[in-house]
Amino acid sequence: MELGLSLGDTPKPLTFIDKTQKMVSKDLGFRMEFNGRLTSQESEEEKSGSSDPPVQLDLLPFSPVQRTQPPSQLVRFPWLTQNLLSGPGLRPEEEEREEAAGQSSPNSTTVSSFQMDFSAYGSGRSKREVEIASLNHPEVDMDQGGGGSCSRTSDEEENIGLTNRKKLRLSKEQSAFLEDSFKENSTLNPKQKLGLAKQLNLRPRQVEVWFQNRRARTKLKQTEVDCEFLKKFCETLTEENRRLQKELQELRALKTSKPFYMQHPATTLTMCPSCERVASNSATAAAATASENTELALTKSILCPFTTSQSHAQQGGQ
DNA sequence: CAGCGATCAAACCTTACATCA
DNA sequence: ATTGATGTAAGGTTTGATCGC
Repeated sequence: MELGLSLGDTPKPLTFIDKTQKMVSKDLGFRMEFNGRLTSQESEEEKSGSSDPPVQLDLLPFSPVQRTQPPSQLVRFPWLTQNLLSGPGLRPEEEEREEAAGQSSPNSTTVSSFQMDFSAYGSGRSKREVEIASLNHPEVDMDQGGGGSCSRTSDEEENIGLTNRKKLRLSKEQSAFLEDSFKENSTLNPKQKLGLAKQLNLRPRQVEVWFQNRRARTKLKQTEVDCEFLKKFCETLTEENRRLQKELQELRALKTSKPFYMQHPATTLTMCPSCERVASNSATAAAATASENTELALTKSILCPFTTSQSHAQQGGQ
């Protein structure tokens, strides 16, 4: 299945799958992961033999069309509408809490069709996924309730029931939207957080946690990539070191096979015979070594640079 | 108070194997 | 006996959530 996302602009085909092939190492982590999810979902679809057309998702919030025309897919999931509109719902105190926090309850009749769309869109979604999504908001706002699941009373446990304690899994659409947001900005300011939460029909805390986890896991992946790179680099250096050691050994072996005087650089032999000044001219030394004829350089005595200069002549005259 | 790292645990995926028509 | 479909248990992976710093 292919999923398209648009934020109100002209719908365009998904491109991030192609992008994954061009990704740079910085992006390696999450793109790979995301791609993996997609492929696994595709394979799942192959198994089920689904031939659903690509879904182009319009994420423009609260568009008039969506508001006035509930998607037909909702009708196909009676359990979803039931869950959303009259399902388990929040317990009264939770509703109050959420309302006090300035958030409209997703189960209230004021819930936008856009929000419902998010719960149901995506033809590749299984009934189970939809059911899970429908359980999303009825879940207690544990962090805001203070204390988390550990501090829940046994009465509360009973009230919530086993099904409501099921772990939330974000829908593909929600994940994709969060991914896009993350690509733009890996951190959120409170305003962005609230906006995203509203758009995705999630609690701000959920968005916050998602971004936290996303950052942590991206970092982890990046560390793995870096580690792999350093490992390769280390191997290269080791190999280079081995090669140089070998070369050095060969040179040493070559050295010991030659007479003693050949072991010394030619620079020590370039003394001007007339003035007895040592010419530390590297060119002459290089010439001597390069010619590989140190002996010749010795006997003939490479021409001292001073011999050609006037000053040398003067010095010699003195 | 937000962010981070470590961790837990539910959901999900993969694989191997058994059973049956 | 062989084969394809189906079910299932086990182990591994992903990911939402929590806790302490």
